[in-house]
Amino acid sequence: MEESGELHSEENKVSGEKNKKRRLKTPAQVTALEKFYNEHKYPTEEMKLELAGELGLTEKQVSGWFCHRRLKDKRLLKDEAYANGRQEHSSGVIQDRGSGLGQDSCGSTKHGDYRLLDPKEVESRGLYSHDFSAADLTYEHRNRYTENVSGMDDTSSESGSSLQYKSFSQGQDPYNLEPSTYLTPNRAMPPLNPKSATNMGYKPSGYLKVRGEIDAITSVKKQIGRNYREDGPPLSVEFDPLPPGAFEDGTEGPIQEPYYSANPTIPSSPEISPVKRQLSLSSRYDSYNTKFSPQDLHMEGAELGSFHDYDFQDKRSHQHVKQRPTFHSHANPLPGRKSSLDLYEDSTGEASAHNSKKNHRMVAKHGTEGMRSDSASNHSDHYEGKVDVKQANSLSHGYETINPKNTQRSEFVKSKPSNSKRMPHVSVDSEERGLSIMTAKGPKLNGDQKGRIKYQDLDRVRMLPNETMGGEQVMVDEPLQHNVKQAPVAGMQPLRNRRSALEMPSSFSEDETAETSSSLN
DNA sequence: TTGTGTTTTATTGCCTCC
DNA sequence: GGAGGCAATAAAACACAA
Repeated sequence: MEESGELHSEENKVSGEKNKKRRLKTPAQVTALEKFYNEHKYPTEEMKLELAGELGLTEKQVSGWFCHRRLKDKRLLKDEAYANGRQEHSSGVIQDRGSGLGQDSCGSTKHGDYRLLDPKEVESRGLYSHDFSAADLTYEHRNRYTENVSGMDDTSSESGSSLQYKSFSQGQDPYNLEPSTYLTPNRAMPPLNPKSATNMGYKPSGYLKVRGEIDAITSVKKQIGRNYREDGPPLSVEFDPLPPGAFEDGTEGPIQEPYYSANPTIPSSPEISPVKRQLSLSSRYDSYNTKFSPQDLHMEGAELGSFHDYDFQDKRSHQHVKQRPTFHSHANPLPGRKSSLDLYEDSTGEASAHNSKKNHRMVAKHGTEGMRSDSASNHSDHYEGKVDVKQANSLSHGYETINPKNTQRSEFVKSKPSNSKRMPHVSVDSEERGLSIMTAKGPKLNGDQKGRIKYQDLDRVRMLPNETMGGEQVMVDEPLQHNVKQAPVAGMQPLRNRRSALEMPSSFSEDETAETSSSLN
């Protein structure tokens, strides 16, 4: 099925562009495009041409792909924002502050939601990750942080994206992540959007500002956990220091607070199904990745370079909208031309580790291999051994260029036993994640320093004891279990897969679920 | 195997900016 | 007016359930 599609693509690529029939891009092409897209959402014509040449596509195709990709992002953001909006509207104070944001004066009328900003502006200023709502943060994690920091590029944007999305949704909830990032040693909330405040010298205004406030409020709310009371004093943006015992709940930390499970990024209603869509998408390319044809593998090695070295984002973040990055400083947009396997490693590795229905299916295809958790070679498991050499090369490369920090993390990941009942899978995930980080970040270490600063912040966050890979899984599961005990959701099994968790009854939001639990307590 | 739903790709038209 | 981008639309490819 996929093979035929890929062959079809290959054939068409060879035979030229005359064929009007739409043809799917090969996983390698998609991956490369995604990679590039993560770096540059608005590539210049030169970039497009170069990329097109590298991928054997036309500049028109590349342009169109980027266009559609942006639309897709936008759509996803919209969905997520909508889902998040539901969350916000479901809880008192947040609702008060959140309501009416949509009518915020900033932004054009032509676009909705995040279109309030010029996306190019947003991109260039790096606002995505710092000033957007949780949904946006999630989005950012999926698209930039995910692939640039953790190196988990996706096979497709969605595959990695969705997977990342899932990871963050439940395991590393951006809400949980960000506050942790910002927590001072005293566990008091540092100034809002510290990174954005210091990073680009940018201060959000209007809609973004309020959204950032909501983020902060929600973060505090989350940290307060059950101590948070809707009937309490409203949380202000200029947070007062938290009471000394705010985080000293004798029994549970904030992470395990019911509120945690109220992940605003998780669509609370089945009809809001970006996740589902992404699941589908991801699995789509999971399948691709598990069934690479020799042609594809050859192609990716021969034609595709890793974009890891592709160092534009720094310039991008500095450049004004109209000052788009060019290739001038990079003769080759695909420098290094290292084995592009890392693209697939990243994507596949990440893609292999989740519980989506389709992933289950994929695992089944690979028998027990997909369940192995014993070595870094798990990457190759998903290629059914087709890419051993390249795999090894890529891995070795990753280790050669690895940042000690990453090494440390990787070791930690490998050594830390998973607490999850999905342990086999999780472990694979963790390892692959670490490796993906290595392979993806290693080459970038030579350049692109500035861009990594903010990522390193996130990296550090992920290095926190409570939020490292293993802990992440704990975080994933425990809140669920917690909810099982408390939430009036009958029949909800403790360790439903993520999808199931997402499909919890939507008659009330998870936020409400959490708060109901809290109030019951 | 088939029908249905989702995702991706391609095309076209409109808008904005220079 | 041209270029670039966005949105709408159609159609193909694909996934999945019956």
